[in-house]
Amino acid sequence: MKVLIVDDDRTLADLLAFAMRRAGFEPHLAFDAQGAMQVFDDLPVDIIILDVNLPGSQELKNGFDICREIRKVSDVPIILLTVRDDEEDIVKGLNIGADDYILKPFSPRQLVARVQAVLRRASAESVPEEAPYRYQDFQFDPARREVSRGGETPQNLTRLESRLLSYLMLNQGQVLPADNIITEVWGLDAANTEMLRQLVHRLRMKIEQDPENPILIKTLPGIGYGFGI
Amino acid sequence: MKVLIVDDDRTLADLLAFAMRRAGFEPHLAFDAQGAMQVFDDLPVDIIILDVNLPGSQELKNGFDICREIRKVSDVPIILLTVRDDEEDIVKGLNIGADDYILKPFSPRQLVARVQAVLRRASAESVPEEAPYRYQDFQFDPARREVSRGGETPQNLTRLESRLLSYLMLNQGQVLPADNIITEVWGLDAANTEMLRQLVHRLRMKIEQDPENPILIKTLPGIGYGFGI
DNA sequence: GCAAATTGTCACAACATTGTCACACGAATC
DNA sequence: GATTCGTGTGACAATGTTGTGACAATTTGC
Repeated sequence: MKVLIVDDDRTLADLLAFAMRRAGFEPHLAFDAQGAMQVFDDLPVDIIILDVNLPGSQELKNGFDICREIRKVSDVPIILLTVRDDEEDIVKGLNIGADDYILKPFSPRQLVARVQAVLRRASAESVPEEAPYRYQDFQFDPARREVSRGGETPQNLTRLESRLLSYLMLNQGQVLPADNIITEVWGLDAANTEMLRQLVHRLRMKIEQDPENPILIKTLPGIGYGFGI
Repeated sequence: MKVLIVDDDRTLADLLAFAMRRAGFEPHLAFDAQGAMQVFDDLPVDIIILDVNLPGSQELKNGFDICREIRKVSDVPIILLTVRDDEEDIVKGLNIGADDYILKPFSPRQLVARVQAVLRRASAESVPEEAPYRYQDFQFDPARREVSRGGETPQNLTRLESRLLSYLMLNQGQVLPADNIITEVWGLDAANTEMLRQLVHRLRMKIEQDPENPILIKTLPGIGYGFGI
Protein backbone atom coordinates (compact mmCIF):
# COMPACT_ATOMS: atom_id res chain seq x y z
CA MET A 1 0.00 0.00 0.00
CA LYS A 2 1.50 3.30 -1.11
CA VAL A 3 1.06 6.41 0.94
CA LEU A 4 2.03 9.88 -0.22
CA ILE A 5 3.11 12.21 2.59
CA VAL A 6 3.18 15.90 1.77
CA ASP A 7 4.74 18.14 4.39
CA ASP A 8 7.39 20.86 4.23
CA ASP A 9 8.66 19.89 7.67
CA ARG A 10 11.13 17.19 6.69
CA THR A 11 11.66 15.94 10.20
CA LEU A 12 7.97 15.39 10.67
CA ALA A 13 7.64 13.88 7.21
CA ASP A 14 10.42 11.42 7.97
CA LEU A 15 8.84 10.51 11.25
CA LEU A 16 5.54 9.86 9.55
CA ALA A 17 7.25 7.84 6.87
CA PHE A 18 8.93 5.74 9.51
CA ALA A 19 5.65 5.11 11.31
CA MET A 20 3.85 4.21 8.11
CA ARG A 21 6.62 1.85 7.01
CA ARG A 22 6.44 0.11 10.36
CA ALA A 23 2.73 -0.29 9.84
CA GLY A 24 3.34 -2.08 6.55
CA PHE A 25 2.88 0.80 4.14
CA GLU A 26 5.20 2.07 1.46
CA PRO A 27 5.70 5.80 2.04
CA HIS A 28 6.61 8.38 -0.59
CA LEU A 29 7.51 11.90 0.40
CA ALA A 30 6.95 15.29 -1.11
CA PHE A 31 7.87 18.59 0.49
CA ASP A 32 5.88 21.05 -1.55
CA ALA A 33 2.99 21.36 -3.94
CA GLN A 34 5.02 20.72 -7.08
CA GLY A 35 6.61 17.63 -5.60
CA ALA A 36 3.26 16.33 -4.47
CA MET A 37 1.63 16.68 -7.86
CA GLN A 38 4.65 15.14 -9.51
CA VAL A 39 4.58 12.04 -7.32
CA PHE A 40 0.84 11.85 -7.72
CA ASP A 41 1.10 11.96 -11.51
CA ASP A 42 3.91 9.43 -11.55
CA LEU A 43 2.57 6.61 -9.47
CA PRO A 44 -0.73 5.41 -8.14
CA VAL A 45 -0.85 5.98 -4.39
CA ASP A 46 -3.49 4.48 -2.16
CA ILE A 47 -3.81 7.35 0.28
CA ILE A 48 -2.48 10.88 0.74
CA ILE A 49 -1.51 12.64 3.96
CA LEU A 50 -1.45 16.34 3.37
CA ASP A 51 -0.28 19.24 5.50
CA VAL A 52 -2.55 22.21 4.85
CA ASN A 53 0.21 24.66 5.79
CA LEU A 54 2.62 24.46 2.93
CA PRO A 55 4.88 27.24 1.73
CA GLY A 56 3.03 28.99 -1.05
CA SER A 57 3.77 29.07 -4.72
CA GLN A 58 1.89 30.77 -7.56
CA GLU A 59 -0.70 28.32 -8.68
CA LEU A 60 -0.90 25.96 -5.74
CA LYS A 61 -0.78 27.75 -2.46
CA ASN A 62 -1.54 25.33 0.33
CA GLY A 63 -2.89 21.93 1.18
CA PHE A 64 -6.44 22.92 0.38
CA ASP A 65 -5.44 23.83 -3.15
CA ILE A 66 -3.60 20.57 -3.64
CA CYS A 67 -6.58 18.70 -2.28
CA ARG A 68 -8.92 20.44 -4.69
CA GLU A 69 -6.54 19.86 -7.56
CA ILE A 70 -6.28 16.15 -6.84
CA ARG A 71 -10.02 15.77 -6.43
CA LYS A 72 -10.52 16.97 -9.99
CA VAL A 73 -8.87 13.85 -11.30
CA SER A 74 -8.97 11.22 -8.57
CA ASP A 75 -10.92 10.01 -5.58
CA VAL A 76 -7.92 8.66 -3.68
CA PRO A 77 -8.47 9.09 0.07
CA ILE A 78 -6.94 12.25 1.53
CA ILE A 79 -6.21 13.03 5.18
CA LEU A 80 -5.51 16.63 6.10
CA LEU A 81 -2.93 17.54 8.69
CA THR A 82 -3.59 20.79 10.43
CA VAL A 83 -2.74 22.83 13.51
CA ARG A 84 -5.92 24.82 13.13
CA ASP A 85 -8.78 23.46 15.11
CA ASP A 86 -10.94 26.08 13.57
CA GLU A 87 -14.17 24.39 12.68
CA GLU A 88 -14.43 26.45 9.54
CA ASP A 89 -11.19 24.97 8.25
CA ILE A 90 -12.25 21.44 8.98
CA VAL A 91 -15.59 21.92 7.26
CA LYS A 92 -13.81 23.54 4.33
CA GLY A 93 -11.41 20.66 4.13
CA LEU A 94 -14.10 18.04 4.16
CA ASN A 95 -16.16 20.02 1.69
CA ILE A 96 -13.47 20.14 -0.95
CA GLY A 97 -13.15 16.40 -0.74
CA ALA A 98 -10.82 15.43 2.09
CA ASP A 99 -11.80 12.17 3.76
CA ASP A 100 -10.56 12.98 7.24
CA TYR A 101 -8.42 15.44 9.13
CA ILE A 102 -6.13 15.16 12.09
CA LEU A 103 -5.06 17.96 14.39
CA LYS A 104 -1.47 18.61 15.41
CA PRO A 105 0.01 17.62 17.69
CA PHE A 106 -0.71 13.94 17.24
CA SER A 107 1.16 10.71 17.83
CA PRO A 108 2.32 8.62 14.85
CA ARG A 109 0.20 5.78 16.21
CA GLN A 110 -2.80 7.97 15.94
CA LEU A 111 -2.08 8.87 12.36
CA VAL A 112 -1.57 5.26 11.39
CA ALA A 113 -4.86 4.32 13.01
CA ARG A 114 -6.60 7.13 11.18
CA VAL A 115 -5.11 6.10 7.86
CA GLN A 116 -6.23 2.53 8.38
CA ALA A 117 -9.71 3.64 9.33
CA VAL A 118 -10.05 5.76 6.21
CA LEU A 119 -8.74 2.98 4.00
CA ARG A 120 -11.06 0.49 5.56
CA ARG A 121 -13.95 2.82 4.90
CA ALA A 122 -12.86 3.62 1.37
CA SER A 123 -12.07 0.19 0.00
CA ALA A 124 -12.77 -3.42 0.67
CA GLU A 125 -9.10 -4.11 -0.06
CA SER A 126 -6.96 -5.76 2.54
CA VAL A 127 -5.44 -3.14 4.78
CA PRO A 128 -2.27 -3.99 6.67
CA GLU A 129 -2.96 -5.53 10.04
CA GLU A 130 -3.38 -3.36 13.06
CA ALA A 131 -0.61 -4.07 15.53
CA PRO A 132 -1.60 -4.93 19.09
CA TYR A 133 -1.13 -2.26 21.72
CA ARG A 134 1.02 -2.88 24.77
CA TYR A 135 1.44 -1.35 28.17
CA GLN A 136 3.59 -3.19 30.68
CA ASP A 137 2.14 -6.69 30.97
CA PHE A 138 -1.11 -5.54 29.47
CA GLN A 139 -1.96 -6.20 25.85
CA PHE A 140 -4.81 -5.19 23.61
CA ASP A 141 -5.44 -6.59 20.16
CA PRO A 142 -7.87 -4.27 18.41
CA ALA A 143 -8.40 -6.63 15.48
CA ARG A 144 -9.65 -9.38 17.77
CA ARG A 145 -11.04 -6.93 20.33
CA GLU A 146 -9.21 -8.89 22.95
CA VAL A 147 -7.32 -7.83 26.06
CA SER A 148 -4.99 -9.96 28.13
CA ARG A 149 -2.75 -9.44 31.06
CA GLY A 150 0.35 -11.49 31.52
CA GLY A 151 -0.48 -15.03 30.61
CA GLU A 152 -4.10 -14.91 31.67
CA THR A 153 -7.01 -15.92 29.53
CA PRO A 154 -7.99 -13.11 27.20
CA GLN A 155 -11.13 -11.08 27.68
CA ASN A 156 -13.33 -10.00 24.82
CA LEU A 157 -14.32 -6.40 24.48
CA THR A 158 -17.43 -5.04 22.86
CA ARG A 159 -17.39 -2.61 19.96
CA LEU A 160 -17.60 0.51 22.09
CA GLU A 161 -15.24 -0.76 24.76
CA SER A 162 -12.70 -1.49 22.07
CA ARG A 163 -13.07 1.95 20.56
CA LEU A 164 -12.65 3.60 23.91
CA LEU A 165 -9.55 1.60 24.75
CA SER A 166 -8.08 2.28 21.31
CA TYR A 167 -8.49 5.98 21.82
CA LEU A 168 -7.09 5.87 25.33
CA MET A 169 -4.06 3.78 24.42
CA LEU A 170 -3.48 5.73 21.25
CA ASN A 171 -3.07 8.78 23.43
CA GLN A 172 -1.29 6.95 26.19
CA GLY A 173 -0.14 9.19 29.05
CA GLN A 174 -2.24 12.10 27.90
CA VAL A 175 -5.12 13.84 29.59
CA LEU A 176 -8.23 13.31 27.49
CA PRO A 177 -11.22 15.57 28.06
CA ALA A 178 -14.51 13.71 28.36
CA ASP A 179 -16.01 15.55 25.39
CA ASN A 180 -13.17 14.48 23.12
CA ILE A 181 -13.56 10.89 24.16
CA ILE A 182 -17.27 11.00 23.54
CA THR A 183 -17.01 12.41 20.05
CA GLU A 184 -14.29 9.89 19.27
CA VAL A 185 -16.17 6.86 20.53
CA TRP A 186 -19.76 7.65 19.63
CA GLY A 187 -19.31 10.10 16.80
CA LEU A 188 -20.28 13.70 16.54
CA ASP A 189 -23.94 13.41 17.41
CA ALA A 190 -25.59 12.23 20.60
CA ALA A 191 -24.02 10.75 23.72
CA ASN A 192 -23.68 12.09 27.23
CA THR A 193 -21.21 11.78 30.06
CA GLU A 194 -23.42 9.22 31.75
CA MET A 195 -22.84 6.81 28.91
CA LEU A 196 -19.12 7.43 29.09
CA ARG A 197 -19.05 6.75 32.83
CA GLN A 198 -20.86 3.49 32.24
CA LEU A 199 -18.53 2.48 29.44
CA VAL A 200 -15.44 3.27 31.49
CA HIS A 201 -16.89 1.25 34.31
CA ARG A 202 -17.52 -1.75 32.11
CA LEU A 203 -14.10 -1.52 30.52
CA ARG A 204 -12.44 -1.31 33.92
CA MET A 205 -14.27 -4.42 35.06
CA LYS A 206 -12.61 -6.31 32.24
CA ILE A 207 -9.08 -4.95 32.41
CA GLU A 208 -8.57 -4.12 36.07
CA GLN A 209 -9.81 -7.31 37.68
CA ASP A 210 -6.74 -7.83 39.85
CA PRO A 211 -6.72 -5.44 42.77
CA GLU A 212 -2.93 -5.59 43.16
CA ASN A 213 -2.22 -4.54 39.58
CA PRO A 214 -1.84 -0.85 38.94
CA ILE A 215 -4.70 1.26 37.74
CA LEU A 216 -4.72 1.60 33.98
CA ILE A 217 -7.49 4.10 33.38
CA LYS A 218 -7.07 7.07 35.66
CA THR A 219 -9.86 9.50 36.35
CA LEU A 220 -8.99 13.18 36.02
CA PRO A 221 -11.82 14.76 38.01
CA GLY A 222 -13.58 17.52 36.20
CA ILE A 223 -11.64 16.86 33.00
CA GLY A 224 -11.81 13.33 31.74
CA TYR A 225 -9.66 10.20 31.71
CA GLY A 226 -6.16 9.08 30.84
CA PHE A 227 -4.48 5.75 30.18
CA GLY A 228 -1.19 4.93 31.88
CA ILE A 229 -0.77 8.22 33.63
CA MET B 1 9.64 -28.55 -7.73
CA LYS B 2 11.98 -25.57 -7.96
CA VAL B 3 10.67 -22.12 -7.24
CA LEU B 4 12.61 -18.91 -7.81
CA ILE B 5 11.75 -16.11 -5.39
CA VAL B 6 12.85 -12.61 -6.40
CA ASP B 7 12.46 -9.92 -3.78
CA ASP B 8 14.82 -7.30 -2.41
CA ASP B 9 13.22 -7.57 1.02
CA ARG B 10 15.29 -10.41 2.42
CA THR B 11 13.10 -10.98 5.40
CA LEU B 12 10.07 -11.42 3.23
CA ALA B 13 12.00 -13.56 0.77
CA ASP B 14 13.14 -15.82 3.59
CA LEU B 15 9.65 -16.09 4.90
CA LEU B 16 8.35 -17.05 1.50
CA ALA B 17 11.16 -19.57 1.06
CA PHE B 18 10.27 -21.14 4.36
CA ALA B 19 6.61 -21.37 3.43
CA MET B 20 7.38 -22.86 0.05
CA ARG B 21 9.80 -25.39 1.53
CA ARG B 22 7.15 -26.48 3.95
CA ALA B 23 4.77 -26.93 1.06
CA GLY B 24 7.23 -29.30 -0.59
CA PHE B 25 8.97 -26.93 -2.98
CA GLU B 26 12.66 -26.24 -3.39
CA PRO B 27 13.11 -22.49 -3.10
CA HIS B 28 15.91 -20.45 -4.68
CA LEU B 29 16.35 -16.82 -3.81
CA ALA B 30 17.44 -13.75 -5.68
CA PHE B 31 17.43 -10.22 -4.37
CA ASP B 32 17.78 -8.20 -7.53
CA ALA B 33 17.40 -8.35 -11.26
CA GLN B 34 20.92 -9.60 -11.94
CA GLY B 35 20.62 -12.33 -9.36
CA ALA B 36 17.28 -13.37 -10.75
CA MET B 37 18.54 -13.68 -14.32
CA GLN B 38 21.60 -15.52 -13.13
CA VAL B 39 19.62 -18.15 -11.25
CA PHE B 40 17.23 -18.40 -14.13
CA ASP B 41 20.05 -19.04 -16.61
CA ASP B 42 21.75 -21.53 -14.32
CA LEU B 43 18.97 -23.88 -13.44
CA PRO B 44 15.53 -24.79 -14.71
CA VAL B 45 12.93 -23.52 -12.26
CA ASP B 46 9.29 -24.55 -12.38
CA ILE B 47 7.78 -21.29 -11.23
CA ILE B 48 8.88 -17.75 -10.42
CA ILE B 49 7.59 -15.43 -7.71
CA LEU B 50 8.53 -11.89 -8.57
CA ASP B 51 8.28 -8.64 -6.66
CA VAL B 52 7.51 -5.84 -9.10
CA ASN B 53 9.17 -3.27 -6.86
CA LEU B 54 12.85 -4.00 -7.14
CA PRO B 55 15.67 -1.52 -6.81
CA GLY B 56 16.49 -0.34 -10.31
CA SER B 57 19.55 -1.06 -12.35
CA GLN B 58 20.41 -0.03 -15.91
CA GLU B 59 19.01 -2.72 -18.12
CA LEU B 60 16.51 -4.38 -15.80
CA LYS B 61 14.59 -1.93 -13.75
CA ASN B 62 11.76 -3.71 -11.96
CA GLY B 63 9.71 -6.87 -11.85
CA PHE B 64 7.87 -5.99 -15.04
CA ASP B 65 11.14 -5.79 -16.94
CA ILE B 66 12.38 -9.07 -15.55
CA CYS B 67 9.08 -10.64 -16.44
CA ARG B 68 9.31 -9.38 -20.01
CA GLU B 69 12.90 -10.51 -20.26
CA ILE B 70 12.11 -14.01 -19.08
CA ARG B 71 9.11 -14.30 -21.37
CA LYS B 72 11.37 -13.80 -24.38
CA VAL B 73 13.04 -17.11 -23.69
CA SER B 74 10.71 -19.18 -21.54
CA ASP B 75 7.10 -19.79 -20.63
CA VAL B 76 7.75 -20.75 -17.03
CA PRO B 77 4.82 -19.63 -14.84
CA ILE B 78 5.34 -16.24 -13.17
CA ILE B 79 3.47 -14.79 -10.23
CA LEU B 80 3.82 -11.09 -9.57
CA LEU B 81 3.97 -9.72 -6.07
CA THR B 82 2.67 -6.21 -5.79
CA VAL B 83 1.44 -3.59 -3.39
CA ARG B 84 -0.33 -1.76 -6.17
CA ASP B 85 -3.97 -2.58 -6.51
CA ASP B 86 -4.16 -0.43 -9.58
CA GLU B 87 -6.02 -2.30 -12.25
CA GLU B 88 -3.77 -0.86 -14.90
CA ASP B 89 -0.73 -2.45 -13.30
CA ILE B 90 -2.41 -5.81 -13.00
CA VAL B 91 -3.49 -5.71 -16.62
CA LYS B 92 -0.01 -4.64 -17.61
CA GLY B 93 1.50 -7.49 -15.63
CA LEU B 94 -0.78 -10.08 -17.15
CA ASN B 95 -0.26 -8.63 -20.61
CA ILE B 96 3.48 -8.99 -20.56
CA GLY B 97 3.06 -12.62 -19.67
CA ALA B 98 2.63 -13.00 -15.93
CA ASP B 99 0.34 -15.89 -15.00
CA ASP B 100 -1.07 -14.42 -11.83
CA TYR B 101 -0.51 -11.65 -9.32
CA ILE B 102 -1.00 -11.36 -5.62
CA LEU B 103 -1.44 -8.18 -3.65
CA LYS B 104 0.46 -7.33 -0.50
CA PRO B 105 -0.20 -7.84 2.23
CA PHE B 106 -0.87 -11.55 1.95
CA SER B 107 -0.29 -14.58 4.10
CA PRO B 108 2.34 -17.12 3.02
CA ARG B 109 -0.39 -19.75 2.94
CA GLN B 110 -2.25 -17.67 0.44
CA LEU B 111 0.80 -17.41 -1.77
CA VAL B 112 1.38 -21.15 -1.61
CA ALA B 113 -2.20 -21.78 -2.63
CA ARG B 114 -1.82 -19.34 -5.50
CA VAL B 115 1.36 -21.01 -6.67
CA GLN B 116 -0.28 -24.41 -6.63
CA ALA B 117 -3.26 -23.09 -8.54
CA VAL B 118 -1.06 -21.58 -11.24
CA LEU B 119 0.96 -24.76 -11.56
CA ARG B 120 -2.17 -26.84 -11.79
CA ARG B 121 -3.46 -24.57 -14.53
CA ALA B 122 -0.17 -24.37 -16.40
CA SER B 123 0.84 -28.00 -16.61
CA ALA B 124 -1.83 -30.63 -16.78
CA GLU B 125 0.69 -33.45 -16.73
CA SER B 126 3.23 -32.81 -14.00
CA VAL B 127 0.69 -31.90 -11.37
CA PRO B 128 2.40 -30.71 -8.20
CA GLU B 129 1.37 -31.44 -4.67
CA GLU B 130 -2.26 -32.15 -4.21
CA ALA B 131 -2.23 -30.04 -1.09
CA PRO B 132 -4.98 -30.58 1.42
CA TYR B 133 -5.25 -28.13 4.27
CA ARG B 134 -4.51 -29.34 7.75
CA TYR B 135 -5.23 -28.18 11.21
CA GLN B 136 -4.46 -30.54 14.06
CA ASP B 137 -6.35 -33.75 13.31
CA PHE B 138 -8.59 -31.95 10.89
CA GLN B 139 -8.07 -32.20 7.17
CA PHE B 140 -9.70 -30.53 4.20
CA ASP B 141 -9.12 -31.43 0.59
CA PRO B 142 -10.42 -28.56 -1.54
CA ALA B 143 -10.03 -30.50 -4.78
CA ARG B 144 -12.37 -33.24 -3.57
CA ARG B 145 -14.31 -30.87 -1.33
CA GLU B 146 -13.92 -33.34 1.47
CA VAL B 147 -13.24 -32.89 5.16
CA SER B 148 -12.20 -35.52 7.68
CA ARG B 149 -11.20 -35.61 11.27
CA GLY B 150 -8.80 -38.16 12.61
CA GLY B 151 -9.68 -41.48 11.02
CA GLU B 152 -13.37 -40.80 10.64
CA THR B 153 -15.30 -41.13 7.44
CA PRO B 154 -14.93 -38.06 5.26
CA GLN B 155 -17.74 -35.57 4.81
CA ASN B 156 -18.55 -33.89 1.53
CA LEU B 157 -18.88 -30.16 1.35
CA THR B 158 -20.95 -28.14 -1.05
CA ARG B 159 -19.44 -25.55 -3.36
CA LEU B 160 -20.07 -22.60 -1.07
CA GLU B 161 -19.09 -24.47 2.06
CA SER B 162 -15.83 -25.39 0.40
CA ARG B 163 -15.15 -21.83 -0.68
CA LEU B 164 -15.83 -20.55 2.79
CA LEU B 165 -13.58 -23.13 4.40
CA SER B 166 -10.82 -22.44 1.88
CA TYR B 167 -10.89 -18.78 2.68
CA LEU B 168 -10.96 -19.39 6.42
CA MET B 169 -8.13 -21.92 6.39
CA LEU B 170 -6.08 -19.87 3.96
CA ASN B 171 -6.16 -17.09 6.49
CA GLN B 172 -5.84 -19.36 9.48
CA GLY B 173 -5.54 -17.57 12.80
CA GLN B 174 -6.62 -14.26 11.33
CA VAL B 175 -9.65 -12.17 12.03
CA LEU B 176 -11.84 -12.06 8.96
CA PRO B 177 -14.53 -9.40 8.82
CA ALA B 178 -17.90 -10.67 7.68
CA ASP B 179 -17.91 -8.34 4.68
CA ASN B 180 -14.60 -9.68 3.44
CA ILE B 181 -15.80 -13.23 3.74
CA ILE B 182 -18.98 -12.42 1.86
CA THR B 183 -17.22 -10.77 -1.06
CA GLU B 184 -14.76 -13.65 -1.16
CA VAL B 185 -17.35 -16.42 -1.12
CA TRP B 186 -20.21 -14.96 -3.13
CA GLY B 187 -18.47 -12.31 -5.18
CA LEU B 188 -18.82 -8.59 -5.14
CA ASP B 189 -22.54 -8.27 -5.71
CA ALA B 190 -25.37 -9.57 -3.59
CA ALA B 191 -25.24 -11.53 -0.36
CA ASN B 192 -26.11 -10.54 3.14
CA THR B 193 -24.93 -11.51 6.57
CA GLU B 194 -27.92 -13.79 6.95
CA MET B 195 -26.61 -16.02 4.20
CA LEU B 196 -23.18 -16.08 5.80
CA ARG B 197 -24.62 -17.03 9.17
CA GLN B 198 -26.52 -19.84 7.55
CA LEU B 199 -23.47 -21.06 5.63
CA VAL B 200 -21.29 -21.00 8.72
CA HIS B 201 -23.95 -22.94 10.55
CA ARG B 202 -24.08 -25.61 7.88
CA LEU B 203 -20.33 -25.86 7.67
CA ARG B 204 -20.05 -26.17 11.43
CA MET B 205 -22.55 -29.00 11.42
CA LYS B 206 -20.20 -30.94 9.19
CA ILE B 207 -16.86 -30.18 10.80
CA GLU B 208 -17.68 -29.73 14.45
CA GLN B 209 -19.82 -32.76 15.12
CA ASP B 210 -17.84 -33.96 18.12
CA PRO B 211 -18.64 -31.90 21.14
CA GLU B 212 -15.33 -32.70 22.86
CA ASN B 213 -13.20 -31.48 19.98
CA PRO B 214 -12.14 -27.86 20.01
CA ILE B 215 -14.02 -25.21 18.13
CA LEU B 216 -12.60 -24.63 14.69
CA ILE B 217 -14.59 -21.67 13.44
CA LYS B 218 -14.67 -19.01 16.09
CA THR B 219 -17.20 -16.23 16.07
CA LEU B 220 -15.83 -12.76 16.67
CA PRO B 221 -18.97 -10.90 17.62
CA GLY B 222 -19.50 -7.72 15.72
CA ILE B 223 -16.54 -8.45 13.45
CA GLY B 224 -16.71 -11.75 11.66
CA TYR B 225 -15.14 -15.20 11.96
CA GLY B 226 -11.74 -16.81 12.26
CA PHE B 227 -10.39 -20.33 11.80
CA GLY B 228 -8.15 -21.83 14.43
CA ILE B 229 -7.99 -18.79 16.64
C1' DG C 1 -38.39 -33.42 -16.82
C1' DC C 2 -37.84 -35.24 -12.26
C1' DA C 3 -35.70 -36.06 -7.82
C1' DA C 4 -32.20 -34.83 -4.91
C1' DA C 5 -29.04 -31.63 -3.38
C1' DT C 6 -28.00 -27.05 -2.66
C1' DT C 7 -28.87 -22.34 -1.57
C1' DG C 8 -31.77 -18.37 -0.02
C1' DT C 9 -35.36 -16.52 3.11
C1' DC C 10 -38.05 -16.14 7.13
C1' DA C 11 -39.12 -16.60 12.01
C1' DC C 12 -37.78 -16.83 16.52
C1' DA C 13 -35.22 -17.92 20.75
C1' DA C 14 -31.04 -17.08 23.28
C1' DC C 15 -27.79 -14.14 24.23
C1' DA C 16 -24.89 -9.90 24.24
C1' DT C 17 -24.57 -5.07 24.05
C1' DT C 18 -25.94 -0.53 24.97
C1' DG C 19 -28.73 3.19 27.11
C1' DT C 20 -31.20 4.87 31.20
C1' DC C 21 -32.31 5.46 35.87
C1' DA C 22 -31.47 5.46 40.80
C1' DC C 23 -28.61 5.90 44.38
C1' DA C 24 -24.24 5.67 47.26
C1' DC C 25 -20.01 7.78 48.29
C1' DG C 26 -16.31 11.20 48.88
C1' DA C 27 -14.41 15.83 48.18
C1' DA C 28 -15.10 20.57 48.06
C1' DT C 29 -17.80 24.55 49.49
C1' DC C 30 -20.44 27.31 52.32
C1' DG D 1 -22.46 19.75 59.57
C1' DA D 2 -25.40 20.20 55.54
C1' DT D 3 -25.23 20.87 50.64
C1' DT D 4 -23.60 20.38 46.14
C1' DC D 5 -21.04 18.38 42.65
C1' DG D 6 -18.80 14.81 40.19
C1' DT D 7 -18.06 10.06 40.03
C1' DG D 8 -18.70 4.88 40.69
C1' DT D 9 -21.85 1.20 40.67
C1' DG D 10 -25.84 -1.86 40.38
C1' DA D 11 -30.22 -2.96 38.22
C1' DC D 12 -32.99 -3.09 34.42
C1' DA D 13 -35.07 -1.98 29.91
C1' DA D 14 -34.29 -1.38 24.95
C1' DT D 15 -31.90 -2.72 21.29
C1' DG D 16 -28.84 -5.45 18.34
C1' DT D 17 -26.49 -10.04 17.10
C1' DT D 18 -26.05 -14.65 16.55
C1' DG D 19 -27.57 -19.54 16.26
C1' DT D 20 -30.96 -22.56 14.69
C1' DG D 21 -34.90 -24.90 12.57
C1' DA D 22 -38.27 -24.94 8.93
C1' DC D 23 -39.33 -24.27 4.44
C1' DA D 24 -39.29 -22.13 -0.28
C1' DA D 25 -36.55 -21.31 -4.39
C1' DT D 26 -33.02 -22.68 -7.22
C1' DT D 27 -29.51 -25.54 -9.15
C1' DT D 28 -27.55 -30.00 -10.29
C1' DG D 29 -27.31 -34.70 -11.92
C1' DC D 30 -29.57 -38.23 -14.14
